[in-house]
Parts: sequence; C-alpha cells; structure tokens
Amino acid sequence: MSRTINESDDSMLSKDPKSPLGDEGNSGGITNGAGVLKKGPWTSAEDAILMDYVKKHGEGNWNAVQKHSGLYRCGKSCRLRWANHLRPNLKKGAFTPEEERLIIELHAKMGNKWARMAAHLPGRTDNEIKNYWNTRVKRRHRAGLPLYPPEVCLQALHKSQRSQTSCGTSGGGQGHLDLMQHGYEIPSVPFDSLKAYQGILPCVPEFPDVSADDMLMKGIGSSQYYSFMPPTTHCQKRLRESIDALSDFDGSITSGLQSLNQSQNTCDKIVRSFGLTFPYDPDPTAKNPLPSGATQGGHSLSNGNFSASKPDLGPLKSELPSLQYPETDLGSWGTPSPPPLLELVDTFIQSPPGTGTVQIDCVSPHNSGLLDELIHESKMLCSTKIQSSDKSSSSSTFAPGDAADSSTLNMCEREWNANGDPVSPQGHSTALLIFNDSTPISVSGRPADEHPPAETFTGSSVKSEPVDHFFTSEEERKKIFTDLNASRPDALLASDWFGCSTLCVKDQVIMTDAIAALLGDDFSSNYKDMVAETHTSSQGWGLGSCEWSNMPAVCQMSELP
DNA sequence: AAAATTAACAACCGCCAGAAA
DNA sequence: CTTTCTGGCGGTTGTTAATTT
Repeated sequence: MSRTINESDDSMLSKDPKSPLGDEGNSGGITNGAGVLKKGPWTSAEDAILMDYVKKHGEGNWNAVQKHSGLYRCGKSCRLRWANHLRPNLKKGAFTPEEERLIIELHAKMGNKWARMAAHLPGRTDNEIKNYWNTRVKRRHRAGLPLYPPEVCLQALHKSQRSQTSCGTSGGGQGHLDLMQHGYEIPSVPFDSLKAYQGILPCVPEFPDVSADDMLMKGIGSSQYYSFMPPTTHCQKRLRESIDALSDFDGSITSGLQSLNQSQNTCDKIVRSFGLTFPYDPDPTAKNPLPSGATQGGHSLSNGNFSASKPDLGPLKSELPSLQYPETDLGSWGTPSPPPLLELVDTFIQSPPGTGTVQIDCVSPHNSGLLDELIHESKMLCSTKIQSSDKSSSSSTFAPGDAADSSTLNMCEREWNANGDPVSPQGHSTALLIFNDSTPISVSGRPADEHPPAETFTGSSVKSEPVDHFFTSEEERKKIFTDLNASRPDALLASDWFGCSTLCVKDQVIMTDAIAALLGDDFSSNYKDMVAETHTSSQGWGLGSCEWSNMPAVCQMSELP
C-alpha cells in the first residue's frame, strides 16, 4: 500500500536538516546527539533523500546516512526502508499464485526463515513474505484450514525421506540438495514421519499436513492470536543452551541426555531447553503445582480455540502467562500420537535415572512472574527428585496404578467428563503420553524396537507396520532426531511439543499401549468407547483446525527399572 | 450509513553474529 | 582478547484500507 506516504510530502523534499523532514509527523523519536531521529512512516521526501544517498554512496554504512544526508533517521531505519521499499527491482503488489505456492513450500522446509525465503523470491522482501505468512496463518486458522496444503506435505515428506536416505548413505555429508544449497534445515521430520502414515496407516486416512513449523506457526504467527505458544526464537534460545550442553550429541541421545543427569545445572538446562518443568512431587495428591487459577486459565488456554469453544474461559487468556498448561486439560487435547512418535520422543528425551516423573510444560518465553516461579519450583523439585531417586532408583517404576499418576488421571478424567464433549472437533479426545525412562522400553515394558500394537486401542485400524516402513531402525530414528536437533532446534521443540502433546488425526484416534498402561483398563475402555464415538460422529477435523497451541503438556517421564 | 472486523502493510524493536577497532 | 560497531533477522505492533455486519 502506498497509503502511508502522503504525496504532498513531496513538497517537503529537502536536505535541510531543519526542514520538516526532521520532525514532520514525528511520533516520538530518539536522540542521537545530532537531534531527534524521526520514527514512523517515511515520507516521499525522505525516500528521495535516501535514494539519493544510496545512489551516491552505495548501500551500507547506514549510520552515515544521517550524517551525510541530514536525514533524521537511524541507520537501521534507513536500511530497512531501502531494503523493503526503495531498492531497485523490488516487486510490488500482491503475491502471484506461484509465489504463494513457493512461499508455502519454502516455509514448510525452512520455517520462519524469511530472509532465506526471500532469496527464493526475486523482488520480494523478507518483510513482505513474513507479513503474507502471518496473515495467512491468521486467515487459515480462522477458517479452520490446515496451514499447508496436502501436496506440500507430501512433497516435504518425500524430500524428507530422500534427505534421510541421503544422510544415511553419505554419512550426512551430502544431504538433500536443497537442504545443502539453500540451507534448508531439517524438515519437520517427526511430522513428516507421521505424514508417512497417511499412505500407510489406515488409521491415518488424511493426515493433515502439519510440521514443526506448522505447530510453531500456530503459536507464533501472531502473538495476538497465539500468545501461548512459545515463539520459535525464544525456544531456540533455550534449546541452544541445551544443544551446547549436548555437544556430544552424536546420535547417542541416551548418553547425551543421561549426562544431563549429572547435576542440577543440567537439569536446569533441560528445564529451560525443552520448556519442561519438573514438578516432581513426592506427594501425588498435590501433584499439580499450578495454582488453581493457572490451571484453570491454562485450561482455557489449552482449550484456547480461538473460535472460543469455551468462551466462559476465554477472558483468562489475556490474564495469564502463556503456556501454563494444566495437567487436567483433557477436553482439548488431541488424540494420542502413534507409537513411533511416542518412541521417537522417548528416544530423544531420555529421562535420566532419577529424573522421575516429569511434567513437560511449555514455557513461554515471556515468562511472567508466575511462570518463573513455577520453573524455579520445578528446578527445586527436580533437584530434590534427583537426590531422592538416587536412593530408590531401582524400585522406581511407573505403573498404571501409580498413585501419583492416577491422581493425574483422575483429574484428567474429571476434567474430561466435565468437558462433556470430549470428541468435539476442537475438544478432541485426550491421552497422556508417557515418556518412559529407558528409551528402548515402552511404558508397557515392550522393547522399543518392538512396536506396540496400537490397534489394541483403536480396535481396528491401527497397525504397526508403518512404523517399520518408515523407520527402518532405531538408529535411523535416532539419526533423524540427531539431525533434527542439531540444525533445527525449533523443530526439536516442536517434536517435544508433539511428543508431549497428542495428535489429532482425522476421523481416527491412535492410542498407544503406553497410554493404555497408564490409563489402565477402565479408562482405556472408556477411551475406546469414546474413540468409537468419535468415529461415528467425526466431523472431519484435522490438524489444521486443531489447536496446537492447546497442546497440553501432561507428559510424564517415568522411570522404569 | 455506521460500526466492527479483517487483511494488508509498514515500521520498529530486540537480539545476534561478524567485523573492525 | 575484549569491546564496539554494523548489518541482518525475526517478532511484534500500529495504521489504514477493505469488507462485513
């Protein structure tokens, strides 16, 4: 739009520092010694000055612009103005369908790497792309549509698979061409892997396209709308720390993470990097460390359908720190993820001995005091747990009947019942994901390479073969995570989210035996009934309309002998 | 026709990394 | 080696036009 430029400003074209350039429309500025630097919309007069300057001096040295041209703008602002509006060969106007398609594809591959994406779109700026995408996110979200069209997902999947293959055969030296050339980082592997089920698993008839980015974008597309999803960068910051700590993260996830068990510091790192809290509570009856208000609010958040499926709780959204997910928010949880994903996360998140029960929460980067408090408390509890579990690690087990967990379950069940409509398109069925301690072993005690028969719960449609089809080996899965984590912390985060969340699958629900083990027979039975109900009353919802930002984080890392 | 909502855009801010001093 | 400067990037906010109610 050209609305911001008042064409009458042309009359003000002047290089006189005392001209209206210096203060016209000044909506507050900063001083830099030479005067007040103007902020706000650029006038065409300022544009002319800047263009003239660049013509004479070339790009760069933006801080000198003011000195040489008398333009009362900071160098940063000048650079931005030049890059986004004045530089030649800029393509203006709406994105063409082709460009839109490209953006979608690129975003599927790169995530919020606007500058890189812009490099693929001649004449377009990162800002343009970013704005377009954010708008798209809002629009799609509002419409309840998936962010990525299915073809993009499939494409990403194929690339992902090729990339994995390539990495596997070349030792990672030569990844997918795109990955290497364009700095494509790890595609959203875990999600892509799920997408793979689309064509394999009957239980995933139309796995909606979603990726780590998707999830993230759901959360970061706009703080206005997704304020309770951790923005990528902040998560990356947290993750970076852990990645640093895991410099030996060479695929041996277990060893890498187990090393984290060495100290409170590492525990802290885990907490921060994974956005986890470790509210281990020796007293299961007081398991939920969140204040009731937070819980409730978190519920509203996690239920936080922007379409306000629970309007009564809506107002809490703005009052609460982001991402305080209650353990009890069942009604809004998605459906359980398929076993491989669970195991993937299991593989990655090796709860060190003594970590004990871990509640994974998603910590907002914009921690409020409350959240900080919770984190602090979690750290303390974590520390406590490490100490205590050292004494009793051999006997520390997680069982369906475990009091602590059952308390959670009870809460969940109550919540579930309270929600009344557990299978509504946006209040999907729920499950707890249990991250067991020893990776190769699922909660049910089954070795990881022996994929659990998820059909146990769906009773009909879940098969285990796809697991083997997609992940040929444990090494491969580890490899994926290694690659993922090494180059795409946000994807890791997403995987973390994924792992600690539940997966919404159109028309179908997958439940792992791990979950079953946790829930116990009665609950599982109820769950199955509910699933059946879901099937019959399905409205064809998918991830696209699923509230990722809702993802509760009731992930329990339990110890296993 | 007015108000409300949504979309599109522009610009700023904070953070970070690399280069230069 | 440390500090400072600069440019770049991504997230966020604010404004306005367009559309809907």
